[in-house]
Amino acid sequence: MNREPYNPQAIEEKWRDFWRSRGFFKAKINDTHKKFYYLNMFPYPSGKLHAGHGRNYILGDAIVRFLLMRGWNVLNPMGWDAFGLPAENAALEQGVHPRDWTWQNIREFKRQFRAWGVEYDWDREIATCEPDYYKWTQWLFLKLYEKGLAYRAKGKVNWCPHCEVVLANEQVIGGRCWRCNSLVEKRELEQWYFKITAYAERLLRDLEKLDWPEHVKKMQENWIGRSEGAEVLFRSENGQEIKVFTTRPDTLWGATFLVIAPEHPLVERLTSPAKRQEVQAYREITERLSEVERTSAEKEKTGVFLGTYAINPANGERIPIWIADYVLFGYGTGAVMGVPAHDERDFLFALKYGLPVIPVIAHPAAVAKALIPAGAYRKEILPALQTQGIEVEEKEGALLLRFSVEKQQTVEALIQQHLRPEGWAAIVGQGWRIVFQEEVVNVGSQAEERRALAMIKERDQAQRPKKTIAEVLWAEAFLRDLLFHADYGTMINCGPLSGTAGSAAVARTVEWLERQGIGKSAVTYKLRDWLISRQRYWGAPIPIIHCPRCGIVPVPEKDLPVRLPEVRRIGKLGLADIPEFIPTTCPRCGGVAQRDTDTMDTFVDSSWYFLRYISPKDEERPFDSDLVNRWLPVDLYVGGVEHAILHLLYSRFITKFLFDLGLLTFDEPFKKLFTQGMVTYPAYWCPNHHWIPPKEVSPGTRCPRCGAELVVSVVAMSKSKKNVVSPDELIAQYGADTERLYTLFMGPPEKEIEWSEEGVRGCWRFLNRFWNTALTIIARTGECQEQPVPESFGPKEQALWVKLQATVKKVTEEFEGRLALNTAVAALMEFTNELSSYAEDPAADPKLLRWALRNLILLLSPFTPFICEELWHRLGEEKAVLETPWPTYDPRVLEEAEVEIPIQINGKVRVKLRFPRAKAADPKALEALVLAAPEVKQRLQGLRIEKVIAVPEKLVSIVAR
RNA sequence: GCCGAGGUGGCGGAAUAGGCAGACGCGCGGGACUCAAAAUCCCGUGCCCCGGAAGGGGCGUGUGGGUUCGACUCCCACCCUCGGCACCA
Repeated sequence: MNREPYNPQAIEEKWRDFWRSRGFFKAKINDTHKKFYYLNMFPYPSGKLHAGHGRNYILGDAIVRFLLMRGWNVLNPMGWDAFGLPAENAALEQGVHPRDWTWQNIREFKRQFRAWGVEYDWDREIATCEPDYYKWTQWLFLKLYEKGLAYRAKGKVNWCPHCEVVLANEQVIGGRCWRCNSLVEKRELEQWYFKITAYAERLLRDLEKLDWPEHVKKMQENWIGRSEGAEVLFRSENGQEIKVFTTRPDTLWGATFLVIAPEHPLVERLTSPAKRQEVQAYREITERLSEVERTSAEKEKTGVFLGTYAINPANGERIPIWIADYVLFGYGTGAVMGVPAHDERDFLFALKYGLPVIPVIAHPAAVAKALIPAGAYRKEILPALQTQGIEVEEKEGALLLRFSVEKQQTVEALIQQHLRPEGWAAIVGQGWRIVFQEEVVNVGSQAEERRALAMIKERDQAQRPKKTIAEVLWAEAFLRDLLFHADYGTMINCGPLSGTAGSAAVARTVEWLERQGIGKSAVTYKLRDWLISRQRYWGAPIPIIHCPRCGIVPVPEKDLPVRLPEVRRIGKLGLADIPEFIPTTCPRCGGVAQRDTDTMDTFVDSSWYFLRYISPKDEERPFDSDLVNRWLPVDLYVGGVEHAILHLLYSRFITKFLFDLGLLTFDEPFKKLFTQGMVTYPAYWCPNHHWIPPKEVSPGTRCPRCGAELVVSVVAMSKSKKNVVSPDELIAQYGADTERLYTLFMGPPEKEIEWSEEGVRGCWRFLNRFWNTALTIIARTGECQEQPVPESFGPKEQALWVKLQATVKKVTEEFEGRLALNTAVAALMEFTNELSSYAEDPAADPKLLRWALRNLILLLSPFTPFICEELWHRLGEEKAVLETPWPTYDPRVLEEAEVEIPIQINGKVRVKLRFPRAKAADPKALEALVLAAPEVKQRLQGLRIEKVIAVPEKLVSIVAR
């Protein structure tokens, strides 16, 4: 038969405007009876879309088409996160206005969406760079300011030298700029912040009620970083109060020094005159270090003694005060107590600077060790230890002992008994004990530590240079693993609290601190306030006026928006480079004043856009609260994981703030979140010509220009690495449906996956088969309009009928559940294959053929809408696909279908039998049927049946010997 | 280092309230069509062994143990990969 070939270019174009002109994607905004707010993260319009971007939009479009056919009133808007650096950089480099550059890209994006068949409710389009939008971003700022949640502060901020702009903490990834990967520096600047920390607890707690991927919630949880502990008040000898945060108040008795951050304001008052110069020098060095250099864990700890002392409030001991760069000013109170016996960093610091180590938590391991230096003991000790069953190792004359803690007293007594007068020995176990012939010194306080050290030095020349007992013990590698630990355990050397069990240690210490009035329980977060000032042009101007008389004055709401000045040329300093923008009059006193020249972080723009879609053109207010409260929270939000912290945390914060203002009745913006994975593709790097497009490389892996061997890496598609696959080319070659189908079929949508040319061809072949099968069926069943009659089915018809029900079930469930659409596509391919072979039978039932095809077209239409719409109309349907209800299935057909039951004999599948489902559902009946089956009887010949396990509808397992 | 996800054919991946491992697709092999190739269509395809064939047997989900009639799935220990955080007191 000479059939019309599948020609996507011819059919696709005709449907592109059909859906739009019919208004299928327009939400009925006032009818929220059966509403569904589906939202894709809006893009930053830069350049062109590539096949990797399709992962997000094609998935969304398929879901929305499904929902529409299911009868939902879907709100599915799209807009533009249109402020940002690339536009401004393009402006600086090419002299184009950022707005023109941005809108040029937006037009391109919209053209590509249309080509893909990805449709939105374009009446609701928004762009954050337009005054009618950023007016309300500024309004949001004013509201935050009014509530004391927007404030200006001087401080060390992250500065990207390449972008010449400050960055929020969330925008520094591993010490580098999130956009350009430059090393971030620290600068002291006065900047605007949003007080997101005021919402830390709620942002953490409410994660629980979100239907989000667990790993995203975990990331936010870690980012917020809640720590429970206590604040303890130390007092310096010159009367300064030093507040310290610790998660381990139970180790307070072991605090032998204090360390405060070099930038801590108390440093001035705590430095002794003699140390002033050294301290100043150290502070300057620290200041110059980048965040990465300073916080690299490998970096050796450094610090400087301030020359003054504080008192440990638990035991009254004098402890030195240090500054060190491992203590961060921005976390906790910027000061820590040094407990070297139970904190690794403190231990290394103490060892380096000769600060005493006092163990105050018993070692959780039930072993103890002892060191008896060479010449310190009489040799009768050896048999004595052996009778006690103590493990002894002799090393260069010294004895190294290992024993369980219960034997500690026995061992101690034995050692003491056999020690020479000038000898000494050390036992480390539950605590540290130094043994001499005349006494045993427990290292439980600084005084004891000093005394023990002095006594050792008196006896042992070699130990004279040592500064602490810890140093003496550390010298013997055998003892090291017991010298420091950070576990919970019984408190020792802790005065009134000694003996407290590890499980109660923290609570009891906090209680004790509160009773003594020197501390209280406290919670700290890693989350810092959100720095939102940007020294740029292409952003929403901060609506603030600086008046020499009135100080900081907010721009009155009626004067919003503060418009971006229209200028020809944009300078490197952003708004600060535009002299005519700055002067204004003070709204309070009417005098001469100056505008704030910072713009807001673009993440402020995107922290509320999902609200604006509801009433995008409202000139009176940012959003229509009444409608917003009916439509939100967003039912399903889809976007990339890269926003797991940044955008998603900021949006949650702003939503909670607007909730507190009484403008919203919900306090979480996104009920369900789905994060799609990136699409990767090989990228080729030439040492001479940088990134080479894959197309120019093949065959081989050499540079087409210089022949150099290329470095290949499979990485996310990106324009900068030139490894993008162009949708325009794919559509020209295979059509949009093929690209859509492959995008949804290539793997689970949440996983990162490599784009495959061969995979695309597979989908192209499938659509050809589908097309041919459909045309065959349409030709054969032209006149027939009746529904199939199951009563008339033969076995082949029945099998196809059952398969159809199963396919409808599978596809529907994937859309409504886990969104593993790759498996839905697989099911549709299976069904197409079966339908296609059934259609070859000249005796095939035309009613069934037609019905099966009709359903297949509907099921496939969210994936490949063009070919389906075309075939749908060729089938003679009057309405559009999107006006037709989604197919349903009859569960009874599936229930009544025959099932195949595998029969295991001694763990191996030996026979497979088919039974009606009703029979297989009853374990007793199933067992009887199986044992009666001749194939099974034959297998069991000569064997004695020991056990039969019949699992209804699944399998039968027979154990026989 | 800590937290999280994950290791299944030549490849992308199916199958987890414990029940036929490898759906679907790619690739590969064979065949048809063609002067030929491409495209398309049909058949086969986890690995190994016995057999001329029909057929039969063994091994297989990162490694080693365990629970069970039965383990990709549960438990213990370990190895590797990816992602996030990382001197956070």
